Amino acid sequence: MPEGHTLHRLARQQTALFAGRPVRVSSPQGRFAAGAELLDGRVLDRSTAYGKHLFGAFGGDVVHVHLGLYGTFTTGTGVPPDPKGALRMRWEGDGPDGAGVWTDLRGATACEVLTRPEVTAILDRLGPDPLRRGADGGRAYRRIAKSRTPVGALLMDQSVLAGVGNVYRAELLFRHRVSPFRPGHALAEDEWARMWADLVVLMRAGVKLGRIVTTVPADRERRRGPAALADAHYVYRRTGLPCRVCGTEVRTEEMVGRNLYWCPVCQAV
DNA sequence: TAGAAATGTTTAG
DNA sequence: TAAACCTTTCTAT
Repeated sequence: MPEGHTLHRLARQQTALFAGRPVRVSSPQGRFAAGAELLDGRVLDRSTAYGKHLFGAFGGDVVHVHLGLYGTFTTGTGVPPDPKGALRMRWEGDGPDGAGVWTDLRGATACEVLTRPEVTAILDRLGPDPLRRGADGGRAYRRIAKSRTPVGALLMDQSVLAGVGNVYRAELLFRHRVSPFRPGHALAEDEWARMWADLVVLMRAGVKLGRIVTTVPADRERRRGPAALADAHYVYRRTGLPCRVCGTEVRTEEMVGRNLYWCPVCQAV
């Protein structure tokens, strides 16, 4: 479930549960064995997210995790379950109140120990992240405005904008009635300003809720409960279903190797 | 049991 | 532009 909101949520959770105390780090699967050995028993300073990257700082050594398409963390309290499947990295700690806490990582594209300069190198190639305080949406616009590439592709480019993935891309374009095929240079500056502001709101709600909901304000969605699950999106994964606004069938097509969803009428240009 | 799909990125050609 | 890779889960045979 990893777009930027997932990583920011994890960063907060890990900091709250593990930071300031020693963490037992292991790699039952073995693929992170060397890293686990280096970090085991050391104190976590804090976990931080930038875009879709998660960094756990243990002094000068930083665990860098990128979940890729299907990486997940599972977290719980008490005694951790017997390791099964490909359990890449496990953290066990004492928790803020002394009760046991643990978190398990599986399926990640990246799980490695980096030095501070290596972390900086990753951050240097990321565009602004709507979930970080002080992020400058204008920096993204400067890239968009001088490009002939379709906005649908630009929004997925992490060096333009960090943290947006396939769901936020589809939903943001629909909410602003922008065709994914429109060239970047044809996006007006005030149009982008509204899209950026909207992203900040949507992604913050995503962090709070733990999932992406773009059809209903987050507070209302929470009251509606699980019933709202079915209509959390306008177009994402709704191929062939009627557009929630105009009734036209939602279309899908591949763009830069990913499935793109849009309403050909609401997002005509 | 096999196959496909999934909220992603990197590398090879 | 295509393929590789990381793993789980759900569907079809």
